[in-house]
Amino acid sequence: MASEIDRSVDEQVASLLGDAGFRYSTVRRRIVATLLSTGKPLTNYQIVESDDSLVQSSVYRNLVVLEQVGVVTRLTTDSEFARYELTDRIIEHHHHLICGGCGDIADFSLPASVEQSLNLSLRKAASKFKFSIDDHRLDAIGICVSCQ
Amino acid sequence: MASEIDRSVDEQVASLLGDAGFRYSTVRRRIVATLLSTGKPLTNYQIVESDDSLVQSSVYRNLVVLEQVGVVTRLTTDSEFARYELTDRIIEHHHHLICGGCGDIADFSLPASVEQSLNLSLRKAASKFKFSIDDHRLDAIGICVSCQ
DNA sequence: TTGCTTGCAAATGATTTGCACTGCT
DNA sequence: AGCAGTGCAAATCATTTGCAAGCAA
Repeated sequence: MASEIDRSVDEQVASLLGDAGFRYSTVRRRIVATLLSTGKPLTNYQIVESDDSLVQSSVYRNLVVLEQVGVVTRLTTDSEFARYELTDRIIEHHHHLICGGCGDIADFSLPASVEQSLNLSLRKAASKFKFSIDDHRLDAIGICVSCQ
Repeated sequence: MASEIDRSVDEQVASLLGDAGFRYSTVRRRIVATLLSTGKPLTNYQIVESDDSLVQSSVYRNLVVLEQVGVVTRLTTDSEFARYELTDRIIEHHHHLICGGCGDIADFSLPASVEQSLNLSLRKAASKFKFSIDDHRLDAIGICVSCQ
């Protein structure tokens, strides 16, 4: 059930922060809680909006820390605002449907087989450039229901 | 040979601009030429740097126009600068190897079969969200040779 | 001579940072 | 106590924009 998942997320975040010498402060807890409950990438503004106790600059500063220690990932879309989501250490690997109209993002996953052949092809392509791959990102760009 | 390719690119750009009521000015020609000859996504700064006659604000302004008419695509990476490349109407569909160190980008292509199963999966995933897909982007994030 | 373009300088706005204060540990 | 964290206000800096001059149809 949800509370169990949350607890394990909390523990992971706490240890990722702790190992790097950071505290799991109240503000950080609230940011993680917001990202977790919303379940999709949020802009700084959206995070602040969703929780009265939060302040712009503190959220910006904490997102940087949370990214450093591997709790969140910064996404840059064509929208003017950066968005943040929990890393795939915390939630499962997935991809994005990005709305070109409003910038909204929905998550989705690929069949394991497709994901595999993708990884294989990426590794192959990268080796030509002597490029070492850490990660990949795949986004579909289109128009969401509300914008159609 | 190269000059033939260039000529057809020029014609395409000219008609894309012309159809939208824009001129294929000298500055625009130079920007397209730079993107074409470099063969990888460039930042505004890199474009200006590569051609003394170009001015920052004009390049910014023209890249917006060129994007509007479908000649270039704006890429947002985690680097602090946006990058631009010719659209796949002008050059062939491809993907990116993005260096997390220096932000440099190399192009690569996937086998047609992989690209196909990818498209199929994307369409399937999108239909669940009633999301209409225009395009997709796939990037591999890693470290390039020079940064290793 | 109309109106798209351009260069220069000034404005914009998301994000970052300085600083004094709070609150863990 | 000592130092990470925070809120507020001011600073940054990539990008945008106003404006007067340039250039093509």
